[in-house]
Amino acid sequence: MYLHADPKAVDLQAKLFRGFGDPSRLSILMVLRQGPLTVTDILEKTGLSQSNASNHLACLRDCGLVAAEHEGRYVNYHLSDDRVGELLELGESLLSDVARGVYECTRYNTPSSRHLSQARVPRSGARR
Amino acid sequence: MYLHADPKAVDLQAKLFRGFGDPSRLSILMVLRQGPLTVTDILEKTGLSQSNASNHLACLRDCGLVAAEHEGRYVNYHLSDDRVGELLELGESLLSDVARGVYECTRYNTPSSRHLSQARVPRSGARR
DNA sequence: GTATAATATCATTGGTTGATGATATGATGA
DNA sequence: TCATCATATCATCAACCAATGATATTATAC
Repeated sequence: MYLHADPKAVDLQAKLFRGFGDPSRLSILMVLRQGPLTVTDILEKTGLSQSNASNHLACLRDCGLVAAEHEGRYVNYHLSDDRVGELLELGESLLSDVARGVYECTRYNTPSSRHLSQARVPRSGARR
Repeated sequence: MYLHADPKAVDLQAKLFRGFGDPSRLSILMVLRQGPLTVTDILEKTGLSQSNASNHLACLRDCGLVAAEHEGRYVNYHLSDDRVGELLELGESLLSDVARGVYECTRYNTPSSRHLSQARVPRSGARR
């Protein structure tokens, strides 16, 4: 028989994926694929508010997905590991084939697509 | 100058990653890496409740991360695409290097590790 | 038909979390 | 020094979502 996966490892890995699972954080990671950027650059490219971006950057930093280098009064952020970019690419590639399903999945939504939620059609005669 | 990333694509991709970002869903995906399993098998291997697993399976199905095949009164689930497994592997590989940071990141927690939350400690020393 | 196993659906709800706004810190230049 | 730019921190709160428990559906066996 198989072993259960180590619960702690699963929790940590889920947490890692959640780093990629928020539109704000993901847009930060995506713009950083091109190379290091200051916070101001990130704000411009993503359209996030300063405080919001800074909060998410702290999160990504703590999680080790990005790294920061201070330079005068600027802070340059970059992806901390090549595998972060690889994960983004794999995600894009996969999405290109499953996008419709993702769009239609209504169990959870990204914050900015919540208004797109659609009611699930109940199946024949299920009622209570 | 760079272009902003397409907002809709970012939302969808974040949503895709969130499929991996919950411990219950992730544990389902992980046990399915070994091969197809019935729901009952999944319940045994993951320890999830029937209703909880079924809800998450519906989600993963809708999102196109897993696929189902009916066989008598059983339903066999399997990963729908090799890239799902590749994403899991990449995540594992990345986690092995950033686990401590993920563990310490307190902006969000996985449901089952919430009691582990601890105060933020400022970090330094970025790598690349 | 009845009983039961396998799976799916759905409403409820408690805990979570992202965005905001205000404020704080740090760095540069005048 | 003061002013301003660049970034970080933090409390608040509305919105969300995962787990539960109950029920429904479908399939097989008797």
